[in-house]
Amino acid sequence: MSSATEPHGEPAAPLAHRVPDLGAMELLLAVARLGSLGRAARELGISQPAASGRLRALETQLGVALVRRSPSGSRLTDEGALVSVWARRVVEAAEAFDVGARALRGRRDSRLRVAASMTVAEYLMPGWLIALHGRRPGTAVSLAAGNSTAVAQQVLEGEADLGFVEGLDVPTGLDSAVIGHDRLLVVTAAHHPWARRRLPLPAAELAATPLILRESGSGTRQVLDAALAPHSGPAAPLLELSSTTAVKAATVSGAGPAVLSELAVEEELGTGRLAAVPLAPDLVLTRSLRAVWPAGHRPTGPARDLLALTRG
Amino acid sequence: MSSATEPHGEPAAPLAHRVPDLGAMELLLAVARLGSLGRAARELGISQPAASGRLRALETQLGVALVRRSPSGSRLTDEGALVSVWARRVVEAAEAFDVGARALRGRRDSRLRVAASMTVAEYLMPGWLIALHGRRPGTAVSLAAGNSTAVAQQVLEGEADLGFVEGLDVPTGLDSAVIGHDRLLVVTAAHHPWARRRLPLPAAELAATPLILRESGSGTRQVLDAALAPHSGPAAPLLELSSTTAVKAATVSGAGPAVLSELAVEEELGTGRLAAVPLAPDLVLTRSLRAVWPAGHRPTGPARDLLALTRG
DNA sequence: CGCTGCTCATAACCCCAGCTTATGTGCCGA
DNA sequence: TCGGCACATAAGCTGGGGTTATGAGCAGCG
Repeated sequence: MSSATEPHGEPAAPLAHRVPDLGAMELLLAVARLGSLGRAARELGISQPAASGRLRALETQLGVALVRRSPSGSRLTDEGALVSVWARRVVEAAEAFDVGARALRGRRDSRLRVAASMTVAEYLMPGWLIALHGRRPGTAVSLAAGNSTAVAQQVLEGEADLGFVEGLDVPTGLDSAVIGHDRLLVVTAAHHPWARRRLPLPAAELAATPLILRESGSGTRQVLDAALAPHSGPAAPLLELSSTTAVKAATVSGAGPAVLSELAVEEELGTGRLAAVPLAPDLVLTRSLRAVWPAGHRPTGPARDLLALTRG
Repeated sequence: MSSATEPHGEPAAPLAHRVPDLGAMELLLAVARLGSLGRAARELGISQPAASGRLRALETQLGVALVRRSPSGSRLTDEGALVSVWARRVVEAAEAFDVGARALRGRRDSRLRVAASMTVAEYLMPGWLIALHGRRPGTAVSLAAGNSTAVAQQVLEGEADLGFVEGLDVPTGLDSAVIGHDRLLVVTAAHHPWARRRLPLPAAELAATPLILRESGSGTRQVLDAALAPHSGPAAPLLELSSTTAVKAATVSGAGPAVLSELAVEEELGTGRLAAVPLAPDLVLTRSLRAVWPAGHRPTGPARDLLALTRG
């Protein structure tokens, strides 16, 4: 193992060639829901033969029969039910992508203009936007992402109706409501000695250990610096990278321990690519997530709806 | 609202036309990781101009600049970072789909043959298979899904090396290990009065309420019947449907309360399409998830690896 | 009983998205 | 100043996925 190369040698063939495309998955879900190829075709705006062929191609690609066809309709086989659940996951992720991308492109005349910090925009906004769409369909949302100070500025200057920031301080001139907390975790690759550690990690030990970190100025870094300052600050970083993704990649490849938001590493913890290290009680790495708006101007209309959602 | 039609009128245009395909997302992630269009192209096995064009098309489709190109490489813009996180979600779901589908097709000569109940296969297997692939790459896995008795039979007859079942009883002739618990939740649509209920729901009240249920014989139904038997069984079902998906759809559309595995409704709870009802302490709807193998033959080799994973 | 209406399948044709190779341009470092 | 790497442009091919037209099973109704 040289340095930050790939851990095991990723599957060589591009995923897109081995996996049916979104259209095929959507079709399968429509068939499952509507009980008929033809109806599914109509819903997707294609012809019945197209749907028939597509589905057949899907089955041969997977090597499994997915639907039982009959002159009175089509029902999923057991394997089909299984596959459709997996397909639903993909389609749901794609829906989140869509709603996010749409908001990103959204122009300034949108009914609701939101500014959010990177962490919030990356991990929480898509879910909120989908939920908002469910309750107030047709609300055009625009999303601008940036660091906390940029968010505060946009809200102050009236360029955004509602802002979301994470961090220790509330920007002046803004009212805010705490909508949640973001815990920072100490994570390592699965093989790292700390991954099996049962003894909670005390602040002093973390402060003395070189870590893989975001560059100073990032929200994560601020919280860490503040928490470790009483123990003579964090040690000189092992690596200082410019994006959360880069930090994750380096950590997964075994370069060393890192400190990351639990939101960012949820997936990796689930599949075991990263492990969270238990922390001692004197090591509190929590920051609050806040919605912010211009002081005195309580959110109304769509902004109020979104705010209500985020406090669920 | 007639019966079990769509709640709000799903977005009309097929998702596949509004969302870039998996190949484009993969490309974006590769560019982010490798810092160069050309390198990304090479990794994906396409030519550099293809990658260039593809990425440009992606940017125009989204209406946002994703990468800053320079003669010395390409870096993501802030919007690019955002989009790439969302894309990663989609790609990860697609990876789960791939590993699942591959196992489903897997032949009997696979190194590890697994039989699992529907719930386990649908919601847990993909994650386990990805984790297994991370630790023991190259392990060919085959997956058969069915109800608990079918799983038991396959394991007993030596057609599967390891089985996973949920339920109250351990099939005879098999040894087992509890690997987790599946909590059943009472869920309703967001508008249902119970959705805002703060007072925990007692067993007697649930027993007296008509519910949307799976047909009797399903694992979920068994647990519910057992839990409500002391309170003179569950009331006559409001609807009796043949798949978890159908139950979810009916519940979301407001037909009434349902009882579903927490695994099955995780997504819907997150986006607020369904709400979980708080349960009184006398209402314990939990079943254990068990790994099973032929009595006396402790799993070895790949089966042992997988078993170890599932107990994480 | 046969008509009508639903189901899905097959056949023949068409088009464009996305690939290829070949080539051009700009920046960097030796 | 020249090679190497970056990305862009141009011109041409191919096949996946679409279309319309048609046929074949099965179900219910007058």
